[in-house]
Amino acid sequence: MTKRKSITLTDVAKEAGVSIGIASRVLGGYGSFSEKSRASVVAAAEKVNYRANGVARALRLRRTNTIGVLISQINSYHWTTFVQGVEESAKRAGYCVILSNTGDDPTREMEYLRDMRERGVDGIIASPLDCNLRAFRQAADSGFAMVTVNVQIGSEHAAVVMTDEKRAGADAVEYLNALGHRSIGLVAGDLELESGRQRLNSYRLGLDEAGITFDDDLVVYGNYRQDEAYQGARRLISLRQPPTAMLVCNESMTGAVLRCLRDHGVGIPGDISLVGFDDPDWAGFYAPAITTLREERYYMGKLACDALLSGLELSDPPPDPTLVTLRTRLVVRQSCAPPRTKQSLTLQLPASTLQENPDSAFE
Amino acid sequence: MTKRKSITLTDVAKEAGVSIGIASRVLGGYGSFSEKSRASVVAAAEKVNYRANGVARALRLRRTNTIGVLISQINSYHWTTFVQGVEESAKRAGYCVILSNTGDDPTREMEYLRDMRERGVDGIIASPLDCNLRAFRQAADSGFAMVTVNVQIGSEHAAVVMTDEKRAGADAVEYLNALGHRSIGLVAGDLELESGRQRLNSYRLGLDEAGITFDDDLVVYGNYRQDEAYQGARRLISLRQPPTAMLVCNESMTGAVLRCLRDHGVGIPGDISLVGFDDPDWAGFYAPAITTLREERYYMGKLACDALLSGLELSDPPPDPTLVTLRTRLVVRQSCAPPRTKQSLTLQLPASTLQENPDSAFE
DNA sequence: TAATCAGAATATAACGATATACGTTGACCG
DNA sequence: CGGTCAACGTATATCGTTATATTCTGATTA
Repeated sequence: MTKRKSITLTDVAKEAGVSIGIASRVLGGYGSFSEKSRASVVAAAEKVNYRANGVARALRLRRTNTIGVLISQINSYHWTTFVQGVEESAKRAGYCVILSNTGDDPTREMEYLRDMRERGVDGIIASPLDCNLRAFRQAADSGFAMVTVNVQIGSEHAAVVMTDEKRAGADAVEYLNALGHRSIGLVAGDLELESGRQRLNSYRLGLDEAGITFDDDLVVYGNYRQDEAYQGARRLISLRQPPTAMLVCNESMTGAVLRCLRDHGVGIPGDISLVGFDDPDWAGFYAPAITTLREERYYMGKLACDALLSGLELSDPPPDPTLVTLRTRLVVRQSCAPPRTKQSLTLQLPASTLQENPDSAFE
Repeated sequence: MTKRKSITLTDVAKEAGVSIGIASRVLGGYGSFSEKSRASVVAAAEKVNYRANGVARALRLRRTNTIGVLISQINSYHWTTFVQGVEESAKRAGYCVILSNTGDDPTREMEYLRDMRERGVDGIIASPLDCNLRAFRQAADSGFAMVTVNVQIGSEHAAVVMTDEKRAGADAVEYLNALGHRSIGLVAGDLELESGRQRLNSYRLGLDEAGITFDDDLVVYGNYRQDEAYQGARRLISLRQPPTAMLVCNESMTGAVLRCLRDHGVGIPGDISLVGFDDPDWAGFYAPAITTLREERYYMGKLACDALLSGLELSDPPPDPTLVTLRTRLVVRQSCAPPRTKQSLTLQLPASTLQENPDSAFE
């Protein structure tokens, strides 16, 4: 532990032969001072190798220039890309990012919320669990700056950044239906989480629009876990009438499903077509490349951070509750084809669909 | 910006009818106080909804309970897993993690180093670029707690956590050689970075041990970039005598190489065998599953954090410079086979090799 | 009863930077 | 030459905690 006496403004002022106030002004670049004192302060600071103490400054200014990010798993493509966006934006504005991952544990989430507040972060970006909504809402209402991601906590003080997943699954179903699929399986996520529910709902919406009746047997619940997704996929392919296409509700479950299909010799897209949520790097170079529903996570991170910071810089709370919604895009690659036994219908692809290969082939 | 007057210890003390000092002692659980005042302070704190001000505490204690992590790309499996390990360990000890990614930009790296110090983090975990070694060394020598990852800065005050990459590539070459490969290509990383050089050297070491003469034509320089790796792989497979196996020096380049092979109809392991560095999730479910050199990144993160914290908690610097070395393990999957044209030799696999499939099939 | 002593409570000095209120100084003008 | 005003400096309160030095209890003992 460093017990070494640190170099303070007082030292600089002494060295420069001016008062501490002047030194502060010069180094902080505010107020008025003569060229003479500017020069001597700068020289003195250089000479004694002065380094400002951010903690003292933070105490005085009641502002730490730090934002907290509470996410569930830093170790998922989904979130790392998001954090990268946040970090980029924060750094540009002179803010630092404190990271916490909760692992979807409500207790830890609450601990971290408290910890962040005690540490005096200027605001947080979070995606709170259902059971903690009230606490987050209270915090936001009590003036703690907050931006939520894919969750609405019902506070008019917190901005919200969302991917519009009301249509995401529907887009996928629409596409698969256009290819001729009428039996479309779903590997659902965790219904305890907002995103899990939305993705399921958007799948049902797509079925409705396509005039396909919902079949409970075609839905398995992977809970965003690889092991359960693997089992679920196995159940689907062992049905007497297996679906001709599958929709998988997140990236890591998609991995598990691919493993399952490979292990059981099920060809893609020959035997079954597959669409995954999220769009990790590997989706593009998998053989065959996987068609996915891409969320602009990096961009979401930037937006979330910008929303938070704009709220901080303004002296008044933002005029009205900000709500940014980003659409999910279907990125068409090679993992879908018309079902084996049926004749392919005339293709009528949805307008929002991205047809070209979005992955540069580096040539 | 919150201008609201915050609730301080003074308020608690007033409410409890005791002095501020007693309130501090009770809440901090140190010193001596009567049961009576304990009760009233606790009640008062509850009543006024007191929340300690971490900034003020940090100023007083000269300790922020925060560590900084400087990495190059948060958006890579490699590092996210590492950070997760750090975060887990830090949180357990009551520390927070401030994250910065430098994108391998020397200027940003220096800025972040300065910023971290000003913010008063108790220590940092970093993997500095060559050109900034001196600055980091100075910082460490001047008493700024530091743990470096895969880089030795030559300061006796900084602990070091390294993966032993002196043998990593050699293990892969040994394995491929045992399968009968004598022409092994390398997609090298960025030689400006320590890891890039080490990985190249370990490849050469492997060749030496196997009695294979180094052939410059079989080495392409991907610089850890996907586009260059793609081009490099294409160059390798267009050689008049293409290598029968390839070693790729990191995860993201492996993705690019796979894409290249797929685009050009080169089969794995039929046409070419492939070993990748790093062991991302998708390596396990790719078809075929990819044989990789796995580094225990999560564990490294934990170790780095523990080393840092142990240095902080002790009042004296650690007795001797800590150096933790972790071996890389070859995880054998399905991406390698004997070369097409030659007879397979009797297999003599290296001892350190992991033979069983380490990826649970979830069944 | 005065002296002693421990335990409990208080008052206050840090920690280091910022900003406000107040003095100086000197230039300029009537 | 006295007065005004701007430009510049200084001294100091403040942010909220912790820790030290000090005072104040009351109870026990010589």
